[in-house]
Amino acid sequence: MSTREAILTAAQRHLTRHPAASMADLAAAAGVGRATVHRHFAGRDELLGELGARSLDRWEHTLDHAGGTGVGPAATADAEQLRACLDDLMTRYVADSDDFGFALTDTFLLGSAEHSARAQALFEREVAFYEAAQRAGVLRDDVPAVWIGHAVYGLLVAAREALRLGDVPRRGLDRLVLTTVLQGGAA
Amino acid sequence: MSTREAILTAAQRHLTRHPAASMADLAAAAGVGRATVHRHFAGRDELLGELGARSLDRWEHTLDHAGGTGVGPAATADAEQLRACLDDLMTRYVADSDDFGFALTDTFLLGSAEHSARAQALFEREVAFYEAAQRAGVLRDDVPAVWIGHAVYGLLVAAREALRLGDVPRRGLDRLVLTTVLQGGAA
DNA sequence: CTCATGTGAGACATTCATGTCTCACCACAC
DNA sequence: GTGTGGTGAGACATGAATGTCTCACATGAG
Repeated sequence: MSTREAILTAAQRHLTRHPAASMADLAAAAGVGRATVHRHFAGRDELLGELGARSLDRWEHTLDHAGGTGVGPAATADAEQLRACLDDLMTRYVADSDDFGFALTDTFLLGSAEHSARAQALFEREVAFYEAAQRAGVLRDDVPAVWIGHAVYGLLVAAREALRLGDVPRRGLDRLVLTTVLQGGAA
Repeated sequence: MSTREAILTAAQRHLTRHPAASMADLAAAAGVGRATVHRHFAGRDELLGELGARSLDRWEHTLDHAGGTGVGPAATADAEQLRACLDDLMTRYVADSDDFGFALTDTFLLGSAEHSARAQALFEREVAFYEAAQRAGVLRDDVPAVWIGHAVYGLLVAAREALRLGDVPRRGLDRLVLTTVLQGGAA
């Protein structure tokens, strides 16, 4: 693995547990000198920006491939297929949050205009899918689809935190999130 | 209102939208000089610590009074009462997150040993309540109670974000969170 | 061997938030 | 009027993170 990749990978992992890590911290986490980090990334913004872009790439890829056909406003109206797609989507999201969990709440990324614009476009695409699922009777339609989008986001944050604190096992976490998204917590 | 209270109130509100705000930002948000802030709070840590303590006070107060009797491990086994208590708890949490939403994800507070210890104690108390609700058949018992605790936390983060972005109206948000916690998003 | 490349270590300057201090001002009580 | 307390504005110092630069070293290709 190239040094650049090693830095990105280590930073990704380290930022999940230490969101306020300095460049020196990230360099140490990657096992390289601080100057080496600056050779590959002009500054902290560029490093974070690269990680943010990758997290968005992953998100987009997930939306493109979830359920085989991908996710979008022109989704099928077949309830069973939508259900399966939703299932796959959550499984992929949990896996993604394992790698890019820090991006869910990172202050710098949330404040970056470029990142926010892309994130909002992907979010709207996801919400359009939830709307399709509502029309097909897969998701309840007495709440705004955009709220379902936010709720899924919140549950991914919850999953990341539960994992970080060791409160739940990694194995099976995707089923936990999926059933919570669908059925909630009532008996 | 005293200047000190004005600073705290303004900082609370400002931090929800700008988590990385500097002392100068917070002073400007309160409409006072930067020196005045330092007259009342020795440093940023003290200001944030005070806000964090207040958010924990609010949380504790909510646990003490939710459902009239409060929330704890020795809760009643009466299902209907537990349901009502859960309802009240969520309503209060949503109201609280309106004021102390920033505390849910603030990096400084999460890293503060004192704050974390108190937060964990309150969280455990809350989880004990969820366990009681599971035993009474109010909450599903095929998932760990601690996961329900994290899920509630995540949905409060979601509510804060949805509100911040103007995606849902403030009015009725507590019902939205409650029904999502209980029933999830399935039709 | 020789050279090019990438790296580690460290010195150095810069920037920014922070914290401290002084001084003038204003409102208010006396 | 006079004094007092709280404030605003700004100067100043400090520390941490950042960004730049140089030099020595290791590795691998030629």
